[in-house]
Amino acid sequence: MKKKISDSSIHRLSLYFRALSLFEMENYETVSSKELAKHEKLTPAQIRKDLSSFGSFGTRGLGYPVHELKNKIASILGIDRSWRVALVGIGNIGSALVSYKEFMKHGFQIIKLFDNDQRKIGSNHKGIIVSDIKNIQQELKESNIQIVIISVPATVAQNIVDDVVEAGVKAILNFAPINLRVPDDVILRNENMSMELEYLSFNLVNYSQEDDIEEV
Amino acid sequence: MKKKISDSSIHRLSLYFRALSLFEMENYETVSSKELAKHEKLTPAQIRKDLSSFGSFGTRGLGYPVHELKNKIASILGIDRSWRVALVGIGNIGSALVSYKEFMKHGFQIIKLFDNDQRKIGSNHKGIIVSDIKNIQQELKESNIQIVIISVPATVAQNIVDDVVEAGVKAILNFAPINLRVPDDVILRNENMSMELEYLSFNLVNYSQEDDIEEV
DNA sequence: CCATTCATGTGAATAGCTTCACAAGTAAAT
DNA sequence: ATTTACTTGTGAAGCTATTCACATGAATGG
Repeated sequence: MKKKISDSSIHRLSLYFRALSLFEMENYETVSSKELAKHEKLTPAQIRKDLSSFGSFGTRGLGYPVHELKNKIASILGIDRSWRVALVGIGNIGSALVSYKEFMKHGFQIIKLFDNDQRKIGSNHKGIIVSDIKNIQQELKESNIQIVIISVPATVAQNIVDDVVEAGVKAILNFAPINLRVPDDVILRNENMSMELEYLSFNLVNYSQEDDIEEV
Repeated sequence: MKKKISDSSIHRLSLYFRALSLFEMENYETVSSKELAKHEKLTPAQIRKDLSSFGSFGTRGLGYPVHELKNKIASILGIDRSWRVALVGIGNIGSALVSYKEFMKHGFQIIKLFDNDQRKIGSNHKGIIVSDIKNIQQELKESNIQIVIISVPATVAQNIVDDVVEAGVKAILNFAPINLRVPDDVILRNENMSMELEYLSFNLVNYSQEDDIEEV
């Protein structure tokens, strides 16, 4: 039975990958959990625990081999390959994501675009012709899409997700501010940008320096 | 002494607010923790615990008053007021965020834009003239900016953040894929969109249906 | 070759978060 | 007035995640 890896641990793997890429660029041969921890504001123990659930990659007294560990993490995260991604909804956010280089860098290739707006259908975005959303099921299948990014208004998101699921896609990244229903075998993640601003707002209101003085 | 509220709990408050807005639009007078839980795929107990750390808002046997609780949560999150936000970096992501209506809906008003590109400085985005990043410190102070959104390349992000901190801003939302250093009294949150795609990728590679069959 | 330093990997301990379970309160029906 | 059906708020229990602490191994310098 596979050990269940926690969500936070997976997210930290992304951080480790990013940090290792930097250390690699600076020609580090090895890096210790301590150095990595300092770089990503984590504890050395946590990094060792995280990594140890996938194997023993380090050398005692020396640390981890930068290049090798980076590749190993890429393989664990599945970003050592190319993913076929489609994006639905060519609005503000959608357009930005098509050109977002970080996605490409990590192997996420947006190769299909969909919209329901006649003015957008047929237009060219970064070399991709926008398809009519009416044909989404067929085209997702034809293009063998593995991941779909939803950047449509909340009101229409559920209908689109139902189609996407019906087309056999098993992974969805949702930017619409709504809680979508998907079957158990489909992985759905939400990207809610307001949420982080609200987190800031909460902290400004509740924990600003002035308030501390009043505490018991 | 104030009770420390966990990050996840704060994030869930955002979800509750969103859900309550919907229930309000559908003219619900009251809503139970059970209904809210179903709507947001959480447990009723968790919702009651979350809310109970801020007070007793419900009525036994009846549930929570939708409108009142929504307002109460808005006040807790600090989204019952208007926040003065500046955005630095008018690239793909930056441009999209300027027009992102969810921010405005929750009281986050982007009123200043900065860039270092001469072609962008002076141009008009949604009624805001882009300022030269050289003047950022002075202009942040003049406009009394409370929150800054960073959407510049990773390489220049730290320098900008240093300026922003120097200008007295206490809350920063960072879209650059890099770990930024800020003093303890500044709240920094990172929005890393690749991270969620990598989470999907990890799960596709490690927990897809096919693999389950091989488990012990 | 020995001492010293460094750093991993991991059980054990701790801390933090979520769920359970129930007393207590409310409303509605009879 | 009493019963029934609900639902909150919350200590206690259970579970998960993080940190501690140390045995173990590797490299370096004298």
